[in-house]
Amino acid sequence: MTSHAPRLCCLDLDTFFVSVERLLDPTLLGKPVIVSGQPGERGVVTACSYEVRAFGVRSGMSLTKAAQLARDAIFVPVRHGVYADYARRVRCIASRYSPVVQVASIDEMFIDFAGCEELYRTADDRDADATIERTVRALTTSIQCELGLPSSAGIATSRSLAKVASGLAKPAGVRLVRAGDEARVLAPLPVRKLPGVGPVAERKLHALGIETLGQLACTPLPCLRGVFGAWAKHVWRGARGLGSEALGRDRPAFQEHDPGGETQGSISNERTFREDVSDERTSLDMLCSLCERVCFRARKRQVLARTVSLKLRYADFQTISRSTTLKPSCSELELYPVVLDLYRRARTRPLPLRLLGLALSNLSTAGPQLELFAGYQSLHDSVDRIRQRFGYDSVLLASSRSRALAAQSR
DNA sequence: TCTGGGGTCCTAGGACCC
DNA sequence: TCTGGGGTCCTAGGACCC
Repeated sequence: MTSHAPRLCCLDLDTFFVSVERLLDPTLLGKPVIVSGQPGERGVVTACSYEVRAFGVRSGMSLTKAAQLARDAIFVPVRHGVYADYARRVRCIASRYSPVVQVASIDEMFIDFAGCEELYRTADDRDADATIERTVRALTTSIQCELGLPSSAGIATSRSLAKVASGLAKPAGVRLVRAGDEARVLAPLPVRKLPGVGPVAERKLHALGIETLGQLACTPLPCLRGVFGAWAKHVWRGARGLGSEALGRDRPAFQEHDPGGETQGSISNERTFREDVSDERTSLDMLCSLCERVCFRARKRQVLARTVSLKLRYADFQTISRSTTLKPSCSELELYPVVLDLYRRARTRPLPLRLLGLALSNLSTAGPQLELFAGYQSLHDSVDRIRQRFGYDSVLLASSRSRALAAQSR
């Protein structure tokens, strides 16, 4: 039965951002590279090379810590646009091998090879598993030869296990987990390796004496409910290598056009201040600039938002959010007063601020409702056009402008 | 472990309606 | 006026992923 054979592939680009930077600057090859902001700034490691990992550096680690661990590391700024372009080219290659390709993130995708066995079969293949494994190797080789990017792949009966297998295959390998072998492969792995088990669940499981996926698989379901709640069964099945054999629903970042209809997702921007801020003017300027930014992005996506959420983090890391739902809009002129109100409600302590963020959600595609704020329409059109042509910062609300000038003078 | 920024999804309580 | 139960929406917070 093909439905029980490993046909789901998780393809993961190895240290993707670093690999792209090395393509564009070959002097970085073989050197310890960290893609992030500059050391000394408030920030974390976005991506790092294996040479840096050898010193214990991990993505998500603070830049200060990373600089201490890897003194010779080369810090390279993040260039999302460039990586997105390469990711698109990788997807094109993948779609030559199977029509069913699902994008999971910028450096990861799932490919369903069910039904493709006969297409790729050669006389040398021992069985259908061998055919798929050889095909996936050909795919990773294509990506390496055509783009110069190393990748790893896992092939298994479920999405979650394919992802685990791609981790086992790194660097630049392919790992197929045969049907019936799932539990044995998973058993010795630390619980954290299972997608869905993060730092919090890991800590709780350790407290129960559960360290490996084998132990997790043997734990009675009721014991796991305290840790995972309604997700317990899902996680427990995952630890045994059981899971959906289908890819499931795709998560497109941009929905097909459906005027007036609901659209998935949210648009958010947040900013950690270089230094904690107690000056009210600076906070309000930041809010104004965040508001312009998310509204600009909403108009670019042609969506209206019904819900506006403000996030505020105090110097002591306490994080507060306040949100409100109103008539659909994508105009900062309409939303800024609402944002100010949310800010007043959230800002109850006299402590300096570390971060401010804004999110738009409850999105609908801009259909007839666009006329609701037609009064601002031509203004936004002009501003957006100038920005597309001369860059985002070429037009700013007065409040954002004072912020930008202050930043320049620093 | 001194903790970025973009997201998604889940939970739980309260309001409100039938 | 009190009461049940289900459904839906809103809000706040948190876990997780890359």
